[in-house]
Amino acid sequence: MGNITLKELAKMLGLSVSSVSKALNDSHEISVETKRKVQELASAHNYRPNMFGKSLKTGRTNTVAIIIPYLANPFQAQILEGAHQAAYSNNYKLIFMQSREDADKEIELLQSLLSQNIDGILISPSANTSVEFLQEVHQEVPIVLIDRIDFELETHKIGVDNERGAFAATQHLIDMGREHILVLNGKDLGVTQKRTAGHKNALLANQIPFSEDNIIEVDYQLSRQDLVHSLREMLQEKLSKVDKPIGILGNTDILTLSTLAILSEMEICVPEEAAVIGFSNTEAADSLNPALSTVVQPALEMGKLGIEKLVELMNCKNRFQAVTTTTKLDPMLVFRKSTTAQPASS
Amino acid sequence: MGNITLKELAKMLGLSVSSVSKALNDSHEISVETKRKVQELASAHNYRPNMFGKSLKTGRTNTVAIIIPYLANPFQAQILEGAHQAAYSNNYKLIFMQSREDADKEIELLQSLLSQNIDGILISPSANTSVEFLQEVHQEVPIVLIDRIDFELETHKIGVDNERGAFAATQHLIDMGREHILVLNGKDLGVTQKRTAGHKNALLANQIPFSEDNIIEVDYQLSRQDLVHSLREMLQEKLSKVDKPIGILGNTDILTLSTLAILSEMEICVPEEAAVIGFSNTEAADSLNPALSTVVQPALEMGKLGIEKLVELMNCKNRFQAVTTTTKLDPMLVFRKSTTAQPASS
DNA sequence: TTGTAAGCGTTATCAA
DNA sequence: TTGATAACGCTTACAA
Repeated sequence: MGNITLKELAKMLGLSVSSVSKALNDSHEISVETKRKVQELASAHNYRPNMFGKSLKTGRTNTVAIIIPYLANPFQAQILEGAHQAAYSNNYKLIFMQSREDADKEIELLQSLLSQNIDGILISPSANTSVEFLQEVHQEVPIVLIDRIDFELETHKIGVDNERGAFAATQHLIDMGREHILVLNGKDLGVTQKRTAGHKNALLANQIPFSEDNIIEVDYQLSRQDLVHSLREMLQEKLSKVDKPIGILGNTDILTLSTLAILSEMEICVPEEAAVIGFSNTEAADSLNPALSTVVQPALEMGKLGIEKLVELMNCKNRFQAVTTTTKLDPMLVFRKSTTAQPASS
Repeated sequence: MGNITLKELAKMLGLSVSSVSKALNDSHEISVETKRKVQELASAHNYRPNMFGKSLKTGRTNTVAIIIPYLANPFQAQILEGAHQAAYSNNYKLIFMQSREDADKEIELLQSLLSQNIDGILISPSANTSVEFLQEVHQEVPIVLIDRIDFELETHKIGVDNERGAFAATQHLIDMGREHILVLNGKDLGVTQKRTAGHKNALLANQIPFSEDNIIEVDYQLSRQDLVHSLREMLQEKLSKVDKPIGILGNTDILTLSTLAILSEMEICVPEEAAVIGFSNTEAADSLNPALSTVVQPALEMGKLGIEKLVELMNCKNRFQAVTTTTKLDPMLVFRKSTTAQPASS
């Protein structure tokens, strides 16, 4: 079975292969009448050009790839979604890959992309990716960095202003009358540093002293159950020696959602006794109990913008002389019930 | 720039292209010494075979594709994850695509796959996909159906036993002393029918009369906000005329999570006054308030098994005579706090 | 053990 | 306006 080829069409029409090819590509060299006949027969036989023949000849594939650490992460899935939309409207095919935060796996993926003549790559590198390798790849095919933009690669980068997000969230908690704020961090996560810095700055701007004691750092290597257990213990300890009303800034979904559950167990009312805001892109925020105020990352926009920058680079005659840009998009604050009631009077 | 080719390697080595090709493919026709030289030079120059030349020649790509409706759906993302794992361990590349529940888009995707000489396709078809088209595609390249298996296509199918899942969940609610059970359905969703049937059967098996009045059906076309609003009204109405303790079976995440929030607003205690169990694959179940009992679909296994069946089919000499199987995997019940406390005495 | 040549399905150049 | 031919990078009979 398989697909019908140009050759076969040509034979059926009594034309040459090259004429058929030109007719199907709507070349001006071919008569209107011939074009019509060719195109009719082609669609009657459901002809589809073979990508491999085409790409082998042209050296292009009209395909870009995106590599992210984990597909099953809502934030990253939204990046994908945005990339998908932008690729589609720029007439590129998009292929997805996930590195699982594994630099070796990532190298494998990149190499396989190179042998596929991919036209461009959008990548959110895993934590320990070597810049050198990215550099090498970038010599052959344009790369654009997304989300994880702290790599010394001379190219377009699109990220989120985590510092600003944490600043705004902290300011919001302060505005809601919470001067005592706990921060929930995942140990060694990439975003931790910037978000903590933003938090500190907000305290500073409000003349509130910062204390390491208010940072709760949980080991993200633990199993889910152990992680929750460890979080519970630390929360209980911190809460026992802290004046309410307090505020809590959750820097990851797991930590924030678990904290809501733990507070409920401890019979601490949210938001009256403890206001909670989390960095989160989950749709569930609205349906949580209570509905969770969130710092939302512009994931869709990142994906879109990433592809657009990539297209720009691919269309560049000499991309090594192109002016490269670094864009930091602002997260958006969504206020819901978990922060928006008056504190209980202490 | 670009990549080095066989031809170039051959010239550098003073060998013929075919010898180099054979050497790199570790053919027994080539002397050990030559192989060594060739392979050394190849890796020194970071040679990577060009997929297009290769596939054009061999007609194979070692690539399978998976098409699902929505990437950003945790359940479907887990299917992807499973497929990814199985493809990897079977030495296939996997490319992902999403149809967005749009039959036309899906046709486009399938056609583009056909022109890419993909070796096989795993698909969870959109609701209104035409079987005829799937049939046609299946003539050219093997297809395996996953999750949405109610299509008259003669091939392997892997799905979930939704009826059984709903039966078990209902039985669990009954076991927990809830004889009055509300069911939350999304209107026109594919899973609704089977799950409702399973629910009815469980009632029957326990000599509990079924009443349409206990089915809450929400229009899934509504915006998130309107949907929650409409759900709230219906819940309030039903709950006002129902004896507690009741049980609630949520057939989708949005409905279940929203219900938890609404019940909390209404100051109805879960599980004491209303026990809640939901069909869900979200990791958040553990962190909800209260932790949510769930019927978990074996998404990872589905993805894996789907690829395995596909590989089986691809390796088949004559796949049109192959015996095709339909596998229904059992969902798994996970009991958490939302159903596992004694009902309040009424 | 190595080399030659043909061919996979296209497109592009040049000639008719 | 159409056709013959070469080429893209690779594999594979078959010949040397």
